Amino acid sequence: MPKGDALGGFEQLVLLALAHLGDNAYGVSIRQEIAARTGRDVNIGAVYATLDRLETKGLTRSRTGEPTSLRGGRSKRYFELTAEGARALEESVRAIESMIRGLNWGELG
Amino acid sequence: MPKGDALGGFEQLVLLALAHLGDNAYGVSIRQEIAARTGRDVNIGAVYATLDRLETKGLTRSRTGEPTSLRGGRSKRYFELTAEGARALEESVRAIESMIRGLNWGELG
DNA sequence: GCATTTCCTATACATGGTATATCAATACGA
DNA sequence: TCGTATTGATATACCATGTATAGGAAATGC
Repeated sequence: MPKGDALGGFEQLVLLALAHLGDNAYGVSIRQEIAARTGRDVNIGAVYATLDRLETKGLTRSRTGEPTSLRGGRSKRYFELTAEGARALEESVRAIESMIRGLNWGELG
Repeated sequence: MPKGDALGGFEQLVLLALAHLGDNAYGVSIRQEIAARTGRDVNIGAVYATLDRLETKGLTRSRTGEPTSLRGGRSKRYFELTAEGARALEESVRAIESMIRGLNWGELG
């Protein structure tokens, strides 16, 4: 494991989606949230793989919900941030924001 | 190559550093810029490896400068964004900002 | 029951991120 | 003038992250 174990880009996106979704965060809704906000066509497998890794690191936890009475309403696996996950996310957002701050888009290309 | 070839997290940081440094972007200054803004202790090898990959993708270009008259003033390799790189950076910043927008830090952990 | 829908799991591979070690070119001082 | 310190770049290898593919599980509706 790296020293200052920083988050990868996609891990950050997933954690941000969790923060937005609150108690309604499961695989499919997470995927939708990211796609809707970034316009990026996210692969569902990538989401679950990342969620597993985040849980292994202790940044998220998950529980199995009740089945709903919708057609195909299989029981969902809900995800949420741990305290450590919230802290890691805040730090990571602060880092990227301080990189963006003061940028002059005019004189780039 | 992926469909919507998105930037990795560190690639994004390096491009942002380039944008800030303008015509004074070379390995060491890029490393310093990232470290100063994020507090993250960046490895110099990681910077060069990432710069190479960005250049391969056509997002940056580089030229070799003149040696300076400082002690150890070896000639530097200067990096800059291409037009495509600037565009990719803008898009990537827009994506992360729209993920951050409207976040309620109070109710996380 | 069998198709259909929603959601999750498994697995394999490609790419990105990081560390270590080493090399190159310059200036300085004994 | 020769070693040594200093600044900067390169090579390489390894592990973590990102992505795609394929398939399995649990519910509904006819």
